[in-house]
Amino acid sequence: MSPSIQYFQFHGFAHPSMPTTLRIVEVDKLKTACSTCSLQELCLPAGLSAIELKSVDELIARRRPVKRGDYLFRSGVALHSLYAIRSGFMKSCVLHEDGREQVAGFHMMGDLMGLDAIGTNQHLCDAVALEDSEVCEIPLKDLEGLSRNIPSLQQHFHRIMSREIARDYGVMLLLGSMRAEERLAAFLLNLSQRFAARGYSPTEFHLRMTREEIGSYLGLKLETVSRTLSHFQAQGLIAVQNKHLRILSLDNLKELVSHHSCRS
Amino acid sequence: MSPSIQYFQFHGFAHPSMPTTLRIVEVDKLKTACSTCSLQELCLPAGLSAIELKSVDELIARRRPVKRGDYLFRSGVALHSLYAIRSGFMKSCVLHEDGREQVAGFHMMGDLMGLDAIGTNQHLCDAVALEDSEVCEIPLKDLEGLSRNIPSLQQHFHRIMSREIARDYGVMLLLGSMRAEERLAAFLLNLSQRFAARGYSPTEFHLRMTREEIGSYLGLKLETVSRTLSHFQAQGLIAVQNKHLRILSLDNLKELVSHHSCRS
DNA sequence: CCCTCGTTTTGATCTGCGTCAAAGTCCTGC
DNA sequence: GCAGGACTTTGACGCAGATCAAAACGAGGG
Repeated sequence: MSPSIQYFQFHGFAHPSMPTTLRIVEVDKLKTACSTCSLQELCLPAGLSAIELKSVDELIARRRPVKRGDYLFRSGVALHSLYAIRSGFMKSCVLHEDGREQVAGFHMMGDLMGLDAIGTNQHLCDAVALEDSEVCEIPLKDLEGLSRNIPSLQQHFHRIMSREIARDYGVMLLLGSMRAEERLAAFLLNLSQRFAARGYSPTEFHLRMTREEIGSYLGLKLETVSRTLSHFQAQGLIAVQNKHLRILSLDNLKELVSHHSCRS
Repeated sequence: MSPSIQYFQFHGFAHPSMPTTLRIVEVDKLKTACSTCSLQELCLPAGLSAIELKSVDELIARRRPVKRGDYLFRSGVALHSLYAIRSGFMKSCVLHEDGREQVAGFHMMGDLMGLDAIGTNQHLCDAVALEDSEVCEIPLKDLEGLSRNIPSLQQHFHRIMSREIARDYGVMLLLGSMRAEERLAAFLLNLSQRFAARGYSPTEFHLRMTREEIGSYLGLKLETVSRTLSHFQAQGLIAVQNKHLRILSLDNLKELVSHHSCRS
């Protein structure tokens, strides 16, 4: 176990059988039920029996599309549901009182959003779609009720919350003790892992977010992000062109994260 | 709601009736049961009925003392129990592979530790006592079982996990977008809040951790922590002498956190 | 009581990344 | 297809905080 990256936002395991590009289209064609959703392994109903799955199906209040740039929820609003991302890509932002905002995380299909709101019954961050997305709305009360009857659902829900905490520890490590190069390398590796876990290529993908959003997430300025990416490219670690990214050497990136002098 | 500090690691509400200094002694004299524990409001069994409380009492496998410097658990070890701190003060540390470590949090009475381990069934951080402490051992399986029968326990457990996530967001904000002065001010205010919530003075307390540990938590070097504290003292915001700290102006500290230019 | 070692303070210097600026590129809507 | 705005890249420079160094302080053990 190597805490810095391997556990940092690792949400599931890979589906090597999935094709790379047509996935979203396929998913959209499916009917709404969890029981037929290919994200099961990553999402809430992981490891449930067929009967239990049916109950979870009934849990989903509705599916809801979220257009690029739209808010799924806003900070301060009362919590009623958690949201499982069915397709698309989102960010969550914590807000300063002075209006500045910081990206707290990037979320893709199979991820569950809204977990931070359970404690206060109010959302503490904004959720914004970075591309047209679709989410499943899961009323918290119903989820709690059902998980009282289905131990494995309860367990899985706890695991998901716990993994979010673990992910946050990873981010804290990153923000607290890594230099710019290490942070960016860790970020790219994390994206790579998560795409891989969803059946996409681990070495070639689109960055759905701007340099500024990456910077905000990593505690860096956009110029630094851009410069560092250029630097990686010059070293032959990656090939970037605008938002298209190809990782040329996963190993060298990993080395950068772990072996390089961290500044403390 | 002001996300940066007010929600950042705020775990409960104040007990103004509690005397300031003799609290630990009193707690130690009590018998082991939750039902007679003065930490109820902060700890797991918050808001349970007398009958439910009794069930939770039976949940506690045992109380366990942890001497200063000893580990409560170590990274990599299998999870069996969560731990509620009954008295004392602890830190949790995430580990780099290169041996460096980062403090992920400081924990005091009423706090629940080990939540990050549920996802993998392995502890992801070390827990070390910063002073002689005592914890209540709560087997996770039993807690899950009981919370299936007691909805309010289930709810409270979810709230606790969620608040940990919210706290982490606060730390991310701090690490990602605050300057040294703001970080330290936020840190002191957070300690102040938490002591207040436990019936201690919000303006005068002992720092149980070294400057290095503070620095590790805040993503700063110990020299910077020391310098910044001296600076605060020169400004008349606080009075520090070694580990004894007195806050002279909570308001000015708060202002420092929110109004000052954050570096982004 | 003194010695020792861990901790803290303070100073001087260095550097990674932020800031400011300007040019270039891509995307979108008309 | 063109115009305008958003995003990205690259350069020059400055500063907050890291690093190096050394002295002072405090707590615990013999």
